[in-house]
Amino acid sequence: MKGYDPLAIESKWQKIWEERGVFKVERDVHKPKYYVLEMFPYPSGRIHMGHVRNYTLGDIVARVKRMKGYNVLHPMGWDAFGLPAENAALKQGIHPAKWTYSNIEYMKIQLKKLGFSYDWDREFATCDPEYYKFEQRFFIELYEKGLAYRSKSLVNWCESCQTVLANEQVEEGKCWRCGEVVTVKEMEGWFFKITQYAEELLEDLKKLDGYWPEKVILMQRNWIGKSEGAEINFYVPLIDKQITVFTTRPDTLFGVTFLALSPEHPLALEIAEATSLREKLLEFRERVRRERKKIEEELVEKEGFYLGAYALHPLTKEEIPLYTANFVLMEYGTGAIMGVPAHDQRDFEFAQKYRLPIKVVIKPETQELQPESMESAYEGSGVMVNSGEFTGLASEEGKRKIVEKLEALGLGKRKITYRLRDWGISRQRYWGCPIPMIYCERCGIVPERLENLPVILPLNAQIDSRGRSPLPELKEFVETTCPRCGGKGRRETDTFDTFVESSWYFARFTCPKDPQPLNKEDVAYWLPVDQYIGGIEHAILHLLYARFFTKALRDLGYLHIDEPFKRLLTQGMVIKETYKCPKHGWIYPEEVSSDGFCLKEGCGEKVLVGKPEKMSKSKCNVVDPDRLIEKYGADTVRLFVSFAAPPEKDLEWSDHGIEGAYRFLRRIYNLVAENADLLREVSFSEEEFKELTPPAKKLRRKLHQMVKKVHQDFEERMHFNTGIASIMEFINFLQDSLKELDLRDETNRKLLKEALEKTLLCLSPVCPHICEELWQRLGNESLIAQESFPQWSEELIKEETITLVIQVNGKVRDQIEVASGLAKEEALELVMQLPKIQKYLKNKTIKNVVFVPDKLINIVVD
RNA sequence: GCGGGAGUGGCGGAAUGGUAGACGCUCCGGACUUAGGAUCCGGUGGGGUUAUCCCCGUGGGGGUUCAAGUCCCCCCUCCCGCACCA
Repeated sequence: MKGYDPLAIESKWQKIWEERGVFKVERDVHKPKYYVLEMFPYPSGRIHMGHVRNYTLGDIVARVKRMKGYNVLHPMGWDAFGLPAENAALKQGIHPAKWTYSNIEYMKIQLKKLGFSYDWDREFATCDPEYYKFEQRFFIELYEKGLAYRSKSLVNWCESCQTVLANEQVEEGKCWRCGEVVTVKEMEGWFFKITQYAEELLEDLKKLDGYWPEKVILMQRNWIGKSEGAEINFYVPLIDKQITVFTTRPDTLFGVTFLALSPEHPLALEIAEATSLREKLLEFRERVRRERKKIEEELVEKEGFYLGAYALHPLTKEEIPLYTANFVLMEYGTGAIMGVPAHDQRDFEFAQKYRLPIKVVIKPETQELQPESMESAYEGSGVMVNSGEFTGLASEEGKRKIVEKLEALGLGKRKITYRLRDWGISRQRYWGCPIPMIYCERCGIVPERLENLPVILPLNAQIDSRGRSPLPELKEFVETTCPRCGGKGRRETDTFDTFVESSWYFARFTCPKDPQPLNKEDVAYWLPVDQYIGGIEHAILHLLYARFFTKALRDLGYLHIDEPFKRLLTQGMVIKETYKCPKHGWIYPEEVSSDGFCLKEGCGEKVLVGKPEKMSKSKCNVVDPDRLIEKYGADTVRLFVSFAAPPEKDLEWSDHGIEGAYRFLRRIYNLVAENADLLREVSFSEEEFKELTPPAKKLRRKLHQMVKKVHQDFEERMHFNTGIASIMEFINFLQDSLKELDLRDETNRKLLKEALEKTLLCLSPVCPHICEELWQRLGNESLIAQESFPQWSEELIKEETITLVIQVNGKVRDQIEVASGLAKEEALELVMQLPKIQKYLKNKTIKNVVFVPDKLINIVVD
């Protein structure tokens, strides 16, 4: 008998699955559908452990749902545009397209080796014009609806990537991709009007409640950042114009002692010109821009200057000095604020610095505020004071009343403001989807005609050595005719942010070959995605964009759904401990001696063991999926990544752990292989299990308990680790029982066959190859991949006897085996006779007896 | 600063308010072996006694309850997200 040979088994079954088209799927209105999707990868070159984990989780879900009778859509493709391809081109002299496609080819082989049940017929790469032509079409349609527009604005610029970044793509002042410090620059570019959907994006988060991780919902809610307040107008006599401020605290209107405008505010410039402070303002503006994305350290100190003019308080008509200040953002609200030092900490700090008056208008319930002695602003609620006719009102009520008054006077109105900004999508990059717009001297900005799409990204471009996009230099691309007047036109040379491609790929997977962008019947049947699985790092970026795109495509008539992803699972990272040598920096585990010294170049320094961190090449703590598969096989790798931690938690890599997984599969393999000959011809039915010995009954009970537990954990809770644990537990039990089970007895053989088959069925979503092989060895001609999830019987699960725990005053004192279903009185009677218990009850009076049927009895004494 | 999450053996992790530590790893002991880093069997939270039992134990302190890892309040630590958003 040969031992477990994973590689032979795995390639054998992968081939059979492929030949028989087991995972191909078509729309079938007579079957319930299930769409499970994992975030598709960027083809960076090789699969990493994060992918393995992500796709294993998805594959388990897909296989379980298939076993439950669903028509399962489980596709895979490539998020193929992006900067790394250009960087590789620069470094290795390979064209981005060639680099990308050869990576795809290699990674596809890797995915296939892992035995994922994808319908590969649906595969596509987003850099294919057959994909992005529809994206261009969507863009033009959105443009025509006013949902895409071109505008000049301050943008985040990454010098190293030579491109602008959306707000969501700046993390702690640095580029999300390369970590370069982001600067602020004024540029023209294209935007999607995501803000038009701000309220809906916020409101619909409620629909995801309970289905998405709370954390993600919360992050999105914060990102959208709704705040309710008012816009209030202050008249500026000098220029005969109003300045509008946004505030969430209209109740503090009587506490205003200054107004502050963003240095970017157009009226700031206008006033400065009128007061001969133009130069000073421009200089200040420049400096603030430079300091805007502060680098690491704490906030830049508040700073500003008096603009030499005043505004009139809308209600008191007092003169309020006008300042410009670095902490007022042009992008939020109206770009101007009313300064209420007594009740806003920022205003307080600014007022202190420039010796502006502090006027208390809200009195807290418990204390008296004295402007001279205040050390910080009081930002809470309270009773209004010094506020004219509003004095004495509760601040909450005052908010309403003041806004009503301003509205009546035409000096203000209620206003809701969002932190979310429009999505800037222009990238000054080559390897992306061309933006299908044309600049005509006569007609201005004109979209390309739909029938001329796609605007194909020219592949004959020479990659610029300075890292700039070659597109603007490419005459045959740039020079074109205006689709409207036929005159000379210039093509837009910016390309889309690559997040645009991933904003609708899930929809295209339902009809990847359709001549229409989205086939009505296919999207109606398949969407939304029932289960989406990916990393938490996309909590905002990708998931927000995709939600927006879904709504926008709905409003264009392409989709019928409001939300793209019904359920979301965000899996944790794969982490591993790191090793650092004082001399050599990060080193590989192989470079550390068994007693912890650096072996590199005979170095001998003591190696520092770092805590587990996300796997990365630079920290030398990666493990290569290819090598693991080669050594243990895909099933072992899949088993380990789904067993070692629950999906949403970080998974700590363990060399010993994967050995354990391998050991378990070997045990199962040997167990079945040893008995296969004996069991091949055995058949069984429920009828034949009517009369069983107590140990046989117990075995079946454990089996059915296990099946139920696996079902709950795999299908409902998605806690694969505990489901697998219960399979292991059952196998342990089965092997123990086998010592006593005489297999010359036919019933026992039937029993064993049932146990093994059901176990294999349960394990098959996790380790499909070995289960397929052993299923066959047990004499089955069907594919386990096409079998149903095993049934269990609640009747069989019931225990005949249970362990009754006996407590005295809440402490466990004894336990006895009793028949299940025992009544309280009977139990008490039994328990009272136990010497151990009598010991504790001696000279005590029983005050209470708590009885939990089939669980415990607690005797309370004084 | 604001918001969120988490603290359970040597480790990863289990536990609808009902025997804390399932399952796996590590480690220890034993068996089989020329050998084992293979396989199998047994043990493995701490302390005390070992025939048996007993005490302590889920970051710390209170509380609710017959009963708390689980619910409530306060505190500590760590992780994550946002960060002048008016």
